[in-house]
Amino acid sequence: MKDEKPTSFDIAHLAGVSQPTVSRALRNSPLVSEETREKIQAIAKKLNYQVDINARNLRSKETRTLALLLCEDPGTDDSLINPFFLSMLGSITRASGKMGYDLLISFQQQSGDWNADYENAHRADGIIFLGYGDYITYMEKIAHLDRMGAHFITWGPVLAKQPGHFIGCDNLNSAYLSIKHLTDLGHKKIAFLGIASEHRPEFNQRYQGYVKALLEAGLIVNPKLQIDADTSEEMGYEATIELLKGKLQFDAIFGASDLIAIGAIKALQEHGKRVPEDVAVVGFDNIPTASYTNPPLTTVQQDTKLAGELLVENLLKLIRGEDVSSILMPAKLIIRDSCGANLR
Amino acid sequence: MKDEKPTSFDIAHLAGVSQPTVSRALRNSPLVSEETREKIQAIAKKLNYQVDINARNLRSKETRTLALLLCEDPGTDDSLINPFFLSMLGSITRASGKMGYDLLISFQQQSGDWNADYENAHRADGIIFLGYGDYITYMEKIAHLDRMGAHFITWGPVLAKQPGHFIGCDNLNSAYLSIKHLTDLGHKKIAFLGIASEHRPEFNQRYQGYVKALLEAGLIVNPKLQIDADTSEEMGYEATIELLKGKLQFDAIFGASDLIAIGAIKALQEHGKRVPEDVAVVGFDNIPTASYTNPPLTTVQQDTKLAGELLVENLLKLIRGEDVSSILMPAKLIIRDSCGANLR
DNA sequence: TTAACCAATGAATACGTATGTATTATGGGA
DNA sequence: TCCCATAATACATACGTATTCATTGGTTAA
Repeated sequence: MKDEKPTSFDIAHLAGVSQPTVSRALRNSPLVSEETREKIQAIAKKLNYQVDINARNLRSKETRTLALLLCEDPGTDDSLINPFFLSMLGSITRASGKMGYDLLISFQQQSGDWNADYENAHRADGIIFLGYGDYITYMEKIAHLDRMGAHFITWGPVLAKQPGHFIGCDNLNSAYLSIKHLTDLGHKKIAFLGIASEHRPEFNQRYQGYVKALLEAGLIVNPKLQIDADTSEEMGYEATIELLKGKLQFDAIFGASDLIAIGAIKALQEHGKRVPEDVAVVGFDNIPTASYTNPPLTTVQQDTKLAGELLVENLLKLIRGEDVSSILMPAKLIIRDSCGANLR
Repeated sequence: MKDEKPTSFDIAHLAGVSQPTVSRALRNSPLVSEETREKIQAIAKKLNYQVDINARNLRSKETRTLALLLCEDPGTDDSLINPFFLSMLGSITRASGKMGYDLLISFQQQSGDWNADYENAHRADGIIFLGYGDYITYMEKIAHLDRMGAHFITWGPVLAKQPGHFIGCDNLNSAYLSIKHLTDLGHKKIAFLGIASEHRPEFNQRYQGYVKALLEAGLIVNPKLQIDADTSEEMGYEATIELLKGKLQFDAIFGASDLIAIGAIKALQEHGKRVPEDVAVVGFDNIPTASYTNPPLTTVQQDTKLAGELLVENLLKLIRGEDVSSILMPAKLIIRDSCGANLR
């Protein structure tokens, strides 16, 4: 900035009052007479005065800032982010803005040095964690934060006992619904593409929903129809190739995320399989691209707008010291063409 | 946080030195002996000490933070952001992290109160502006910032004389190339969907590229083949309907953004036109969805990774007081199926 | 009339760090 | 032996605000 920024002292001088009076007047304190307040605010406006955030934060010990830490999948391409998280990011940004909080964002390599000490450094009043990643590793990391009494909330799997607070979608029932949709359509050999282990509880919950739906339909659960795949088109593609190479027959694929499902469709079509006539495919997330694939992808939609609002809202509750419990959000099946329902 | 955060005084006390020595030791100042430094750093680590950002910033008068202001299109759906800007956002986040800067993000309604006084409030050292919007309005707003000597940089149209600094893609030549591609393919009646006015210089530049290519191919420029459309699928759809309703024939459409082009394809197909056989379509941006449309969209790819890096890099230069000039980035034509080139 | 009271403001200070200046100890050169 | 240069540290202070406490002048009630 060219010329020195005006301080509350400058205003005080011009208004012929003391600095504390300026501080109070600008915050509309009832301790200041209306006349004085108006004079001070007029001068402040004329000087284009802005309270120095650092001085204010230092003094008042709060930052009115939230930190959003986006934990990246290990092998993420440098400029590509899972579209689902981008949607969450947008929603969180809006929600925190609406609540009068600034938002600091940072991408964290899960392997790297986790400088999650945002709160400790008085950089933010609280932290929102976002992103798939290894759950076990994550738990170790946040145990530390929890011990320190930090304020943070996570978008992720809601499990029985976890330290900290989580908001997540009802993965089990959502997956159950979409698999049930497939079995209702008569599919009997449904493959699950996605990591099913405690390291990825969200996928694991979806797998449990898958199992539940199969059993309920009187079908056999064949573990060989579950192929590990992380959230990316490539992984979905490769997993499908692996599936095709195997001798097992299958008439449907559940991709644990849309990117996986999209990769699967590509692999199937390249190997002469028609979707959905030969193999039905459903995904999870309803990313923007899902409605443009060929055929359009049947998938599970999570309400990212609501999710973002809940994350911010509950984090602020934590900061205020109020009670917060984890929240399980319902999701909705979006039926398009890739499942074959529209063929009938 | 549960217990009081340790300060540099606490460490000083434990180490038997003075507070300034702690400050220096933690910043690896050569004024501190190696022995003392190691002792202090060990204590700091044990206490999980973090420098208080606000105190540091207050004292040193810099924040090591950049602000990213995303100006929204007026009618944007609440949780939807133009995918192109999301890609930029990801790249900028990474770039600023790499340079050791925190990133504050905020969505600004162009109509609303523009509290762009981030720098004046010592909230950030500089500002990056992102987003299409009314250029004239924007210019008025930043004139104020410019007068104040603020440090800011804009992703946008690079014009002859502008206050401030811009980085943008070579809209004219990029559009020229893609239109030339269409004329080379034999198309003669090419429509331009996008706002062509000084309020939207980026689109306007693309329009000029369109005109240049037509003239060069010996074709007539018919102003009625230009239909205003803002960046959204809906606007592209509606503009195409308008085009279809008119009596004018056309054999190709240039969408000034991918979203517009996608909306156009939808409208065309719904009205029995085959793409690209009856009408070829090209877009601009290469958003992720572009490769999944049916047919896949021929479009212009901007290097968002490089763009983000350049924005951050040059903003830091401005902050350091170095000279910066506006930068025009080349873009690349991505040929897929919607232009018909692959039919031959 | 006077004591008590309230409204409005000023004075003093704390927040935690970084930095310019002063101080001490140490060693080398004359 | 004495002086000066250097290294290492301590001392003092500034950054700009918010808050606690003290002060002032004017008003009300006894």
